[in-house]
Amino acid sequence: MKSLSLYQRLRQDIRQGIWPAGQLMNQQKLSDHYQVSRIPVRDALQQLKAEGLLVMAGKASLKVPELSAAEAEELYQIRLALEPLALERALPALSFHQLGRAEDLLQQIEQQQHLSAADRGAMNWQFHALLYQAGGQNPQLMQLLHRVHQQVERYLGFQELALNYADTSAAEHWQLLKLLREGQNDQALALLHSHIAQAGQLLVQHLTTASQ
Amino acid sequence: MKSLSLYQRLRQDIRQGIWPAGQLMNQQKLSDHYQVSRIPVRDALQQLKAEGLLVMAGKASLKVPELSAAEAEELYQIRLALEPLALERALPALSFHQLGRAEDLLQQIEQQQHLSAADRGAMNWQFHALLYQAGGQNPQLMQLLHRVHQQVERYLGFQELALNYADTSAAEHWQLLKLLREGQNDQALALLHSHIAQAGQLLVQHLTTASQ
DNA sequence: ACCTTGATTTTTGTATACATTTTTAATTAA
DNA sequence: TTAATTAAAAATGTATACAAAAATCAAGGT
Repeated sequence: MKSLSLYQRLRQDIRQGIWPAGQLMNQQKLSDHYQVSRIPVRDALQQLKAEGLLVMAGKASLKVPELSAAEAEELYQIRLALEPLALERALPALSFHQLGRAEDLLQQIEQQQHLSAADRGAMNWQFHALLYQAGGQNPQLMQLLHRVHQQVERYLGFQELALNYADTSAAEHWQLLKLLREGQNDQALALLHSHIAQAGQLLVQHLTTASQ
Repeated sequence: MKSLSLYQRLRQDIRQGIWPAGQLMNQQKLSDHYQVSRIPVRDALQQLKAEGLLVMAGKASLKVPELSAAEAEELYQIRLALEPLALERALPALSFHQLGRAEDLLQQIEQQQHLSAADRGAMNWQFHALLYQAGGQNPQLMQLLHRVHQQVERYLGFQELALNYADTSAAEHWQLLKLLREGQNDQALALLHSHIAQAGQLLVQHLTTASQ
């Protein structure tokens, strides 16, 4: 078990709600809490800010951003625009070897029953990323998508949402791999599109009803 | 004239080629060069790294990334996927007031004859951003696109490229505003698409021929 | 009651000093 | 000669101390 960087710990703690939405993240408090000096705290904060996991609050302070249905919708529109593009560009380099690895990962996800919703979201992204990064053709796309998924994961703290969706999502993942293996690329792209659209719809719907 | 932050100065200097592609950016050297301690240098470097304007070189050092036609092509594919989406989402909030501001900006760009290619690229992005951010509906998209354009600007150091393209690009910008003013939204989106595609094609072509 | 204004306090920004890691160079063995 | 190993160096990571800026709060005026 390797020791996590302060950045990783902070990210995890924000996801887990230890620092809830709206929370002001000042360096002194965090430096006390994590028992390090302010320098590594500054580094971690700035990185989180660059990734959008923290936002400016006032002129010089940072806070955990609030969740909003509008933002979730925007994030899924972005996924919808970028991920089919990423898959399309990765297709020529997609080997059976990599499809096999993706299958292993899916199986592994299914076996771990006791995952939190956010953890499940993270593994979900691992699966998608495995496909998109085939051949290393998409470094820029991967970085953007990584950022988008970091943001999305914050919205996946709703356990009931994850439970409802887990089964159908897994089935679609297997189906996607099947199509890719058979070389049915157009159908695979279409499935990916509807897969993301459906997840986004479910999330936005949940956010709009739950918040009201 | 307000004093620039070290981050801004570094960014500018990278764009201008003072720190060329492949250059190792170590904190000590920069701290000497800019006459500040390593702390602000660290901050600036990390921010630049998060934006993709610096990349890891080895285990703990950073360098100015090399330019490649493949990356330019990828960046323009991303623009092509995101910018029409951004415009489409901004359309409902796009007022004549904002179109007027965009026109002012275009005129201003035309009047400044002595701009460097990179500066012209930056103002180009200002114009596009003005349209996309209408209503503040696209905060996430704007951040991603900002990052993409930061990257793209590094490729616009080729003066001859800019000169060839400047006129047709400006004409398309005016045409885009005209269509938007007239409410011809579909045509505006189509024009935006071909506008970006054309610029990308020109750039990639230039890179592939020039490098060989 | 509310909006300024100014002083106080808190917070962030930066420099310096030290610890740790990484990189480089040299040395030795195959 | 080349590869591996290890010692020297250089670079990065972190803590502490101080400077500058921002946020807070209280007093005074409208």
